[in-house]
Amino acid sequence: MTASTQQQVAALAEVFHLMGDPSRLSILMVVLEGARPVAEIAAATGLSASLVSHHLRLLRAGRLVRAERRGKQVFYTVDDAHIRSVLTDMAEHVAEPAPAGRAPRAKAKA
Amino acid sequence: MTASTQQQVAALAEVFHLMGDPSRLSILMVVLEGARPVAEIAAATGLSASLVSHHLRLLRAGRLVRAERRGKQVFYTVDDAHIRSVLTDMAEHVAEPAPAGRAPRAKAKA
DNA sequence: CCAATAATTAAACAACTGTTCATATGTTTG
DNA sequence: CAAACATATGAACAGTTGTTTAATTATTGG
Repeated sequence: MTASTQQQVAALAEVFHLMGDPSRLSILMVVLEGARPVAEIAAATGLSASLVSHHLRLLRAGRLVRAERRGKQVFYTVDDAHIRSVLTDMAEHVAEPAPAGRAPRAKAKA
Repeated sequence: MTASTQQQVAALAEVFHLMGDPSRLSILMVVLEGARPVAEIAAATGLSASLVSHHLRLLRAGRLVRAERRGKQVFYTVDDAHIRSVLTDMAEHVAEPAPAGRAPRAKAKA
């Protein structure tokens, strides 16, 4: 594996890592439907405004969301179209029932 | 947000979390090209066989890869077609250069 | 300018995760 | 069966992460 490949893998992993937290993923789902102020995201997800802000900072740093100030509020939107297709794609994956033949030996932690 | 939505989000997050680690992602990339024994995965990624095995257990539990024994070796493959499309989709996202106007204020930790 | 609202930031902590090293399990061949 | 190979597992540790609580920084309206 080349060095540039490793860099690409690292960058990819970073994005997935950002999506791999339930709180952050919830935030993304809300923001996916359109620009939303922090307070509304907090309400919709049931998370504290502080926590939402913390996560939004990470999502912003990873360029998954974009911020835009309008008066007192700051509206957030998904930054990229790929995110949307990835999310719907993976939703399908998760929705699929496990084919009967397979025995889930170990279970990933909840 | 309904309870079943939260469950779906949790399941989705679990999958992304699995892909969100560089070692695991490297393993997935290798296995994406076809069935590979653990030793070969280890060689291709530069990780120890033990570490690869540990990660494969998690990936197996999350149903991202499937194991098949052939003699002494155990071959691993990607379990689902969605994984492939998600990976290529996200690769595009990462490959895209940052549009000039945007100033990357904070940087996500490497 | 002061109060009120909205969002961000800082510090601190418990819980979790990736990794290593050592040991065990399974499988083939002599 | 023993030896060799391939993979899996267990224990332990350092580092990271998500969350909370409290304090701080914008921004608007009186």
